[in-house]
Amino acid sequence: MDTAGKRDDAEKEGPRRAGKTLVEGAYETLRREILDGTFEPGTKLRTEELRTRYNISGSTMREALTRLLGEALVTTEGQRGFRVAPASIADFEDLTRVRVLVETEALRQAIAHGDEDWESQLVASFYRLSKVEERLAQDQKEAASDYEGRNRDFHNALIAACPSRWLHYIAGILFQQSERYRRLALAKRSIPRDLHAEHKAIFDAAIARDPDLASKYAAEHIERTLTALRIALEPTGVKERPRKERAKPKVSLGLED
Amino acid sequence: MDTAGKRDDAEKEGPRRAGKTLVEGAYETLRREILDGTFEPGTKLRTEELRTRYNISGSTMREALTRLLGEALVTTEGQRGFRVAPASIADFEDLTRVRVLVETEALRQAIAHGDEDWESQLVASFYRLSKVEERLAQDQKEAASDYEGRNRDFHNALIAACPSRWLHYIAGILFQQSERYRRLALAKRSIPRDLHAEHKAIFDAAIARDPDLASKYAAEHIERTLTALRIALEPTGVKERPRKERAKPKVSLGLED
DNA sequence: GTCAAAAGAAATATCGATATTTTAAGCGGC
DNA sequence: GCCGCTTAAAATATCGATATTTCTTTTGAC
Repeated sequence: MDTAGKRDDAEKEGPRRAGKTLVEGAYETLRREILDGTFEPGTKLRTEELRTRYNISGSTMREALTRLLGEALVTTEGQRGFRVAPASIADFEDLTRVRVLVETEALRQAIAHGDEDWESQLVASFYRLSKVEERLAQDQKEAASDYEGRNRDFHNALIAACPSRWLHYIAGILFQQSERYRRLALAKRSIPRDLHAEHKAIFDAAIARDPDLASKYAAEHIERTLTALRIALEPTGVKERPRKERAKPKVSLGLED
Repeated sequence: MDTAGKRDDAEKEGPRRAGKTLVEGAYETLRREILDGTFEPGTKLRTEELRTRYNISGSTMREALTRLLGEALVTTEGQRGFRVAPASIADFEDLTRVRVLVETEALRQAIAHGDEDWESQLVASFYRLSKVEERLAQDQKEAASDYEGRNRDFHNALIAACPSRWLHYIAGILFQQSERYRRLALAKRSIPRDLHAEHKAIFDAAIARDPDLASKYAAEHIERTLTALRIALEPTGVKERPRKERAKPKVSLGLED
């Protein structure tokens, strides 16, 4: 009966229409849970399990899963269900390279086309990001949950003035993909890193309308996360992952070799 | 009772596993029908209509539609169903630019990494493409249906040696997107065009392992289709599209301004 | 006659149950 | 004791029907 009434954990975002569809709800929740590692890469996603978890029917759950398919967060094969998209260093290396290609291009275009409104939005999102970075530096744990969102907002603000719909579309997918890896890299604290300084460098160059410099800093920023993750996983060496589906060392977090 | 037994219209392709899922079947058929213009851009896609067209149930149809969503071939909004993704010259311009960015990069990497096997596959697909181009030049209508497939194969063969999964993924989506526009541009024959020569130029440069030259020709090739479509739509001028959902002049084929 | 509220029709979103496959378990034979 | 075959169990894919929403049309006041 209360078919649509369990959305009381109303996402703080949701700018407009509260009348979200059940599919959308499950899709968003599951996406977040994949991104934040609740479901590790490679994990089997049984519809039965999920359908009870989100209190929706089988077909509806499937539709939500299929959406994630389009964002490459889950995979599916023939007659054997869905699972969380696998993750590996190799994939992250690839992802990083392509992200640099796409985001630097978008950034260049944004700098070329950006008007005053773009600048002010950028200033605002940089400020918000800085604030949470401060808190993060003081090791306030609750800051971490805010960080990812504001980081995304800042990166979006940077390229917001890029007129290319397709670049935005692609950049969005790639950015989201890297979220899983970013989380790992940051959690590990492998290399000392002044994220605020990195962001500020990009920000300053963008405001100064220097596309080459902004691109350079953006590329370095993106690539540094890859380095960080590489180092974080290095000491442990090439640890073989046990065959069993469950019960894998928490450290690996689903990363394949 | 014969729930799954009406797949006798087995697609002539289907290289492997005949045990295709109903969702996959509907998805593939609908995709083709969107790409070949059976369903024009912007058209409403009523599940009821489609579900009878493909003889499957509502939820199954929805799942197929949701897959197309992930390839940006259909759109959906809140509680008001699906429709074919809109198309416009502006979109094609954008698409073209991004395609150039992505495909030239992929091509460079392919040329850098390609081995002998890559070369031979490329030779083979170029040969097959040439054959159908010959037939096309003689105005053999049935050749047109083969053309698109072989053209795709050739373009894939060109970048096949590119090691980046993500570039392949993105290039695939963009190439597919442009298929709708390509069809229009070719049908119109706006500018005289020697497609074979264009392809040969890219091919020769790739085999000669000249990344700059190959990229240059590839970019020109991609951009030429945009020019062709621009000119094809020019004479008719900025024709306003009638508000009514159906009954639009066949010439526009769903293109928005 | 115009506009808007209200009733009706059409379409969408969702459910709960069933048919099909895939995976796991059990069971002789060699 | 290991392998392949037969059953049983689990999971997936699909259906047909229903509740909700949106879109149309009707109707009734002003």
